[in-house]
Amino acid sequence: MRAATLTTKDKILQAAAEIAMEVGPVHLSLDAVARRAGLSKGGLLYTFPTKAKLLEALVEHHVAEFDESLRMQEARRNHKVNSVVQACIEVYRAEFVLNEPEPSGILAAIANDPSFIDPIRRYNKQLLDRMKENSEDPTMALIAFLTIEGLRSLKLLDMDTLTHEDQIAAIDGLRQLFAPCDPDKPSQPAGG
Amino acid sequence: MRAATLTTKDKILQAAAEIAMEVGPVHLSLDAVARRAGLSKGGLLYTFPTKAKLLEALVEHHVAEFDESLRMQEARRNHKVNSVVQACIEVYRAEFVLNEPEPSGILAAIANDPSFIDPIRRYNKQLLDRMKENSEDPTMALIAFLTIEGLRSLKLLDMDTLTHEDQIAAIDGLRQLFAPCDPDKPSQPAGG
DNA sequence: TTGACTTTACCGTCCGGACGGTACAGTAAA
DNA sequence: TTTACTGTACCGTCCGGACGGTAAAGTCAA
Repeated sequence: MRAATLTTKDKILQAAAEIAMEVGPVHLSLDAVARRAGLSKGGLLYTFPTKAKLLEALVEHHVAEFDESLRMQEARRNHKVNSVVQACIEVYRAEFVLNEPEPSGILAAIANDPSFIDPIRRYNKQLLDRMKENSEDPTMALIAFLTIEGLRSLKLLDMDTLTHEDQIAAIDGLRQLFAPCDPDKPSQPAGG
Repeated sequence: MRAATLTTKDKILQAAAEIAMEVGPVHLSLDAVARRAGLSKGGLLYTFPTKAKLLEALVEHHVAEFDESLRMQEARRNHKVNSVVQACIEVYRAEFVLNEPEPSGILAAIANDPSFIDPIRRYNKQLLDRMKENSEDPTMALIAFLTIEGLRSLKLLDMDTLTHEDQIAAIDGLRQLFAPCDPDKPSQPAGG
């Protein structure tokens, strides 16, 4: 039970994601994961008894991390108008700045079994509902959601379509569209 | 040399994409593709000598189809401002209405070898450049590109996050943002 | 129009290797 | 003594791909 350093589980998850990104999810083998994570195959199978459990953990881990970040961002905004959209933008921005190489583990999971995406499906549906409810313009909330989804998919697929500057511009553009006090949209007082 | 009916190649490509979506790209086997396409494995390997060639064709086919649709839409717009963005929106809208199950073949390709995405990478980079050049507001072009990319990624991953109505709303929202004569944006005459 | 040959478009079988998973004996720290 | 592994050996299955064969369609000289 390591506390401060990286858990064995985390090391395995990270290794799996890295390998998937490098050689493609199809060629993600338990042998390779064990090797990169610095343990034996026996040790890997001790931690994750099947490959499916590993992939499941990969997805769960991803959703849990996002949700945690989102809740932290939302907590600062007390359910004000557009706060969910704004929080999403900031979470993406943060994970973009940190530039974690994790998400492609999800591709590996989906590639093995499309139903592994179900938790993300459910999560995103709820998130979108909350974004729409909390927004002054549901259609713009949709566009914001899709823009972020676009950014994340480019990362997921390791696409360098947008330069670093483009990405910053896109995020800043979104931020302005959903800024707390927007002079173009006098539908709400938007105090604070 | 079949003329009117579906080519053997097309049948194979379609079969491969379908299987990939159903069982996951990892479990996309040549046997299964051959079976679904209605020929033997030998016949399949006659048409595509290796699995890699099949996957490559899957990606190429996808890019080519998109490019053809895009050029047709662009041709109607004579390089007017925002015409590239508008054309993109219409192409997405058309393929959304038709609802082709094809794109997940791309996932299969990437899952086998991430470098198979390179043609798409290159294509999208050029496309984005053209969108920015042709747009009055490069940042809004970025957001449009990403929104469409978001829609496509949801389809790629077979996510039903957006309802049919949501998707229509999103497309119509985009359309309005980049409409030929937009009263909120008096930067160009935008005749026609 | 017929026979000889070529090309196209497959079929069916087989093989080597990779991979997921099992089994089990050992070990070092807590 | 339990926890958390290491390391090795192995099994069964699946899969990509090579290969030999073949039936039908097309080509072309006589």
